[in-house]
Amino acid sequence: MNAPIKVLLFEDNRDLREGISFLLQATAGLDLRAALPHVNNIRTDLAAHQPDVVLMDINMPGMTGLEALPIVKEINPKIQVVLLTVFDDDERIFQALRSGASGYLLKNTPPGEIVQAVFDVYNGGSPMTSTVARKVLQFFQQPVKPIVADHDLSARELDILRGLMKGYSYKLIADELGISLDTVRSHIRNVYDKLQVNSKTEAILKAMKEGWVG
Amino acid sequence: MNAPIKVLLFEDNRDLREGISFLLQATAGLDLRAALPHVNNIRTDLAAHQPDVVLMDINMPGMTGLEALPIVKEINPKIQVVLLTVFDDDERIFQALRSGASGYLLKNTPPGEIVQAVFDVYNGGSPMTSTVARKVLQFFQQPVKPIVADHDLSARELDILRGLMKGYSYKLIADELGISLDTVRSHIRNVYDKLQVNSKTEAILKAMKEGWVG
DNA sequence: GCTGTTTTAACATGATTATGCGGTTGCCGG
DNA sequence: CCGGCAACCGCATAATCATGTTAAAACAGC
Repeated sequence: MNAPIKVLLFEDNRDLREGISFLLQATAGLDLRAALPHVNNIRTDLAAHQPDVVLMDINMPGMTGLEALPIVKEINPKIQVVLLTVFDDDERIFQALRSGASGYLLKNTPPGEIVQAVFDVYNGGSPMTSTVARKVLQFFQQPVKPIVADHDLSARELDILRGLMKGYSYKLIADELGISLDTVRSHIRNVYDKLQVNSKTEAILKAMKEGWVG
Repeated sequence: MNAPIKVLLFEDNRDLREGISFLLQATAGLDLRAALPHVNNIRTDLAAHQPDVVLMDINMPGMTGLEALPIVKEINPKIQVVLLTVFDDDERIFQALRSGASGYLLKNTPPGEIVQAVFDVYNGGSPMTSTVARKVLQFFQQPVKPIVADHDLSARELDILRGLMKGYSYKLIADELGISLDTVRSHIRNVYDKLQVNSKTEAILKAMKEGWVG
């Protein structure tokens, strides 16, 4: 066995903190350096304990785990961070992953798996709750996402919208589609009605956000 | 308990197939409809068994699991597919995920977790080996690349650009920033010069593509 | 202090866009 | 056969945008 993995735990809930601490301490190969209730002194904590792995709650008094994450990765990108949270909303997850989290566990994860997660991240894995993983995957499988629901846009209207999204002027679109400028106007009008917008830009932004008119 | 989850297993290795089959059959809530050594008749297999979840090896004689995957998702996108494999190269993983796989397990996964994975995917999760998850995450963390280089845009110009990207009119931007309409025009002009564009839309599209002016 | 950049601003003109109010063709389903 | 809808077109007006020219105040660096 190599040197034990140095772990730092941040969790404001006392029971949970002590519970996890107990498990980590009891596990061979792990060296729990500290279990702290907040992350406000993250820089000194890191300097003092030189952890390999940081287990971190997201919601804590003072600085949140999400705020601390970039700091950790900035100080030493090699530190593997696993976030613990009760929230699984897309926003948080992606922010966390973009900021460099290596794992993302929901708090209903069995304690044993939390311990396992420490070994996983240390060994180059990325433990995550399977529902979190699904959200991540859906990012890849984009084609499935769109709300085709309220599109209502006709084929031609989509042509026009695609034109807008390429940054074309009405005139260019008219040329490209071989129709008159006024016809383009006509279609645009209908597109705006259907998308409930009233400018090129809004239409484009809306099309990009929801519909995605590929 | 609801109706059992209908499972279809494709695995050419006889020992492995029978081992997993045994486990699946022994698990309450699962209904293993068939365990087949190849995927060459995938269409009729699906039609015959109407599975909820498909467990599929990648390397099989004849058609591979990767080839079968799009067929499965085309026939019924609701079928959840978990791939089993010994390979964890990026290429395969991403192709699989893009094609709609919901889970990706390496074959060294403990049998119990394979069973668990079936429940996971059925319930909207995406079980994956943590090393696979890591590769997926790295895809997100890549975006460190963008060329912040040639911005050249001043702080104020970025403010204006951000306004455009929210779909605001000049007037709105002027209001929001508490400056005059003409000043906005002024800034916009400079932004266009620097970005080498000559319309709102182009500026927005360009800003989104390269710079990303968050 | 001088030079350069940023930020502010005004005035002006032509181009493009947003909207309103018309139309004419087809094609599809009742 | 008819009503509805997609796709086509035109004319008109107001709003917004793109661009040119010019310039003052604030600030940064040498």
